[in-house]
Amino acid sequence: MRWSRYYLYTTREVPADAEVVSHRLMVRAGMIRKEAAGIYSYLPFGWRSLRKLSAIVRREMDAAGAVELHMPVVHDADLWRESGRWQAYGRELLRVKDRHERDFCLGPTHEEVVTDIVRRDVRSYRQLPTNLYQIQVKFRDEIRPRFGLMRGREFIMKDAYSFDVDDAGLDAAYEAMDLAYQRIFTACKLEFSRVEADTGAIGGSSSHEFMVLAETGESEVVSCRECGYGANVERAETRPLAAPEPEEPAERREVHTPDCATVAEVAELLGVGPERVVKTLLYETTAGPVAALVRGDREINEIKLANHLEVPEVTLAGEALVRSLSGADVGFAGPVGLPDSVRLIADDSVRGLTNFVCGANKTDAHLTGVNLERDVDLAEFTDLLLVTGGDACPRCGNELGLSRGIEVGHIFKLGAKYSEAMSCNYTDEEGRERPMEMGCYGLGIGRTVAAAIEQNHDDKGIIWPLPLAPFTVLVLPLTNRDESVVGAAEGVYQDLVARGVDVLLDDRDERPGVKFNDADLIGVPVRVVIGSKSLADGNVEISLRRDGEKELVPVEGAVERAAELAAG
RNA sequence: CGGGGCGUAGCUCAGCCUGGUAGAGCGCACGGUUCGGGACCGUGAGGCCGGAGGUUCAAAUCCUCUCGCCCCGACCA
Repeated sequence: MRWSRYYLYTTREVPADAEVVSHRLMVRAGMIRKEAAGIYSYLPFGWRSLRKLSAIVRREMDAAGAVELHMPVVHDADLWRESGRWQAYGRELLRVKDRHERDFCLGPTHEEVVTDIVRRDVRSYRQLPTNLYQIQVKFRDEIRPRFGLMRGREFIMKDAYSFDVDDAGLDAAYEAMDLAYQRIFTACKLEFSRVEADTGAIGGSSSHEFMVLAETGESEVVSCRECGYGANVERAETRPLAAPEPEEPAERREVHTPDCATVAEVAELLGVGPERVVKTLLYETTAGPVAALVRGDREINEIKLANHLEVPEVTLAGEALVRSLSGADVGFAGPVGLPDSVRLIADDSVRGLTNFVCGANKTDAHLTGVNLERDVDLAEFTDLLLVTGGDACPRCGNELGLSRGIEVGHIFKLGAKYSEAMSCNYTDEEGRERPMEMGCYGLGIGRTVAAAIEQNHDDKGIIWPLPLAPFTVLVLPLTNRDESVVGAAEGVYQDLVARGVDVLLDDRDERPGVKFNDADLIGVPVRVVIGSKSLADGNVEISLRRDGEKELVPVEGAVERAAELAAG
């Protein structure tokens, strides 16, 4: 491709709304253009990268036995009513009406459509298993789109859906996808982590996320160096915490703790460690008010709490509700003497604590010497702990590390949730009708490209990993005025084209400084610089964007060398 | 949806407080000089000051409403 004939316009100005590097660089490098909040055009240079990724994804999906199809963006509301998600999905589902006032929505995901397809075609166990995938635009009317392609409203995603006769089949399908994902991200040369994930609203039994590790990631994950355990903090577990020394039960008494609304303040005033304080958090849930107890030095994992309660979400109670439930200002709630209407659930970290401190349900007062068994009628213990770095690995006990990641892939076992709701059944060997066991496997295409940039850049621009680079070689003649330079560049360019290398020739009539800076910005991995001086000695300069180290190569050998570097 | 901020040239922004001829840098066009890390000089084009209403002799500027965008909190590939 000749730059002068291509459509690639870089910019020096950084867009005002770009917060993270990948967004900034994608805009500056002429890869994307915002059309509306969370909605982007993929400009030619950016689109090439997405296509490179898509090709890798297709290759691995096909190899794993999945079959590509293409489903609509606009979905009939009836399908969504059938699965129950027309109601359940919330405002993220963009609903539209056609000219006949019929309800439709823009597909945020395709379980309904794919299930509808399969139930019409597949009748017998003989036709299973099957796994269908597509690479398609999806739309989720995100509350707050941000970070460019990382969290758009319209985005491109690969999603696969597996259909099996039973759990064992589903397990096999899941494992095949799991492996395919690992192969995909490895092939992209991305540093990623595969972690256990919460299944969330989609439901199902098992779920893993694939995280590209990056500072700007929106997810937190813990991982164990020793045994390879990794989990999203939403889901992560740990071993029982080391409990403070037990003491002989002391007398319970109320102490005056003015303005001590946080554990740290109370602990300091009373001269005890925060691990001897119990924190009581009041939540508002669709299942009624709940008080969640956790040791004072730790935090509640609200996802675990919601899962335990089997509700979609929990919300921390507001001031007014706290006052009406506990009879005190925020910060003084405690398990002793709460109204019966409040369901009391304690994290395991509270179990066995002796003589602890907690709120007295009275403003400016706490209780000391509290002992659960004696003072509280409490039966419900469970794991509500928000695991963090430094906690013990639940498998091997070693210390867990904490890092941030960009969720680029998420695989789920759905089970029969959709197949039952939508009668996606097959007939088994005995002639019985059964719902299919489903799995779904998502991979964010645009997000993965953004993540690749997030992970591979410097202060001058993008440093493409070879497999995702829009072009692998940039031929850069330093001037258009020196016939020999132009001729040599043309020669190298055409030979590389003939070899099938993705090569970009910067034939623009620009000053060298402009070309160099653009070259750094767009990050093409291999650079062939052709200038009058070195060419006078019969040489060209070849360098890698990654390290910038220049290597003088005779013109005749340039194509060979560049092609070799471009091949990895 | 709550809290905060911003809409002025293609882009990044000043001007608004204190009303009176709409500005800068970059980019773009033309001429010239330059040419191995975002050159320089000269000339020029380019604006419904987000939209609607109001106050005023006069509104980018003050007031009201509206639309859009961005940032901080609850979602997810």
